[in-house]
Amino acid sequence: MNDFQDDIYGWYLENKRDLPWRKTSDPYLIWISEVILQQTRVAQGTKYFHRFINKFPTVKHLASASEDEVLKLWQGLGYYSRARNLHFTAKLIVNDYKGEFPSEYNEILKLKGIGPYTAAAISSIAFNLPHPTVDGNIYRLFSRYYGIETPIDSHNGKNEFYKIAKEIMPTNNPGMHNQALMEFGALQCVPKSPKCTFCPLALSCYASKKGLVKKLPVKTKKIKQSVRYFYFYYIDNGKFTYLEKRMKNDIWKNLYQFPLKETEKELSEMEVINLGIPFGANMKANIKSISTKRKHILSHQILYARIVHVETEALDNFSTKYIRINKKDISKFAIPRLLEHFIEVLNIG
DNA sequence: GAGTCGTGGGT
DNA sequence: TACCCAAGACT
Repeated sequence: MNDFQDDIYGWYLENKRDLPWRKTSDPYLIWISEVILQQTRVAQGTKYFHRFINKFPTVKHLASASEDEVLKLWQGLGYYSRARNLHFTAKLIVNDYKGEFPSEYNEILKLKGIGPYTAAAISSIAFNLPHPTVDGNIYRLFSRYYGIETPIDSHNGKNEFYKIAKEIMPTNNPGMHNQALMEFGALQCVPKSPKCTFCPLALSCYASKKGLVKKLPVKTKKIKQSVRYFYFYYIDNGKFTYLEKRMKNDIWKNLYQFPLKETEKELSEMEVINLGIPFGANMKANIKSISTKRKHILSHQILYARIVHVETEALDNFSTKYIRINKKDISKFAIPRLLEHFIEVLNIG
């Protein structure tokens, strides 16, 4: 054991957060927590963890649920494929693994929604196996401490960092080791303005010694965002309204939304009025209001959305892809965050 | 294997 | 404001 580990372990014992998934070694609960935390901050994920394990305390509970229920619980957390894969894998574990979570890294890695990071996390934390978790925190920590300029989002970078992580992985208490490194990155060696003046590693850290902290880690790829224009229709039919399920391989897959008209270009208010109700339904409708434009930013898209409030008689020949629901039941459906906002503005339900 | 998948907080 | 990025995985 060397100074690097000793310093971080010491720091960890002093500074680690009291997080709910650190009170258990149940692989099911560790699994849930790790998936929730994929690309998600602890501050955002913690309440979802509590909600989730309260409703689905075991893998059998999760497997017995419907996907709609799981997505509803996941509503607002984003990256909804995580919820769909979690549900899929829960059913697989119940049906093919007798309800018992696999206890070997390579078996865990086969499961849908579990990649190298999550398989290592579950292996080390729940099963005490020496597999290193190489997450964003550890890329940042290693790149600075060892002075590695290889881009962390390159093929070579991934291999290089994983190799180091394996080399410094102890045989005893690998779960604590992994969590200590990640916690250190999350709280101490943070992306911007890391706390180098109070860092136990400052004297041995390459970046700190060379003044390269701000330059590391190196990341090359920059994402490009596309722009989309969404016009949702709140079809106000007395006690009822309509929703549709997003079935395509697109954002928000399998979530629900108000009937949507997407356009290539932004529409003026007059153009929206002239559209009427663009769903081919033979109906008399009265546009009550058109909301202001709402900007909604996703990782790869910028959405500009409005919601059009229309009053109408019952829709007889409306496409069956639209679901007629009681307004007060709208909260039972999993919907994107953007629509939560519109529902609040229009005071629906 | 580059693109894609959400949302929220920080600077 | 605009950008970064967060306990990544899938296609």
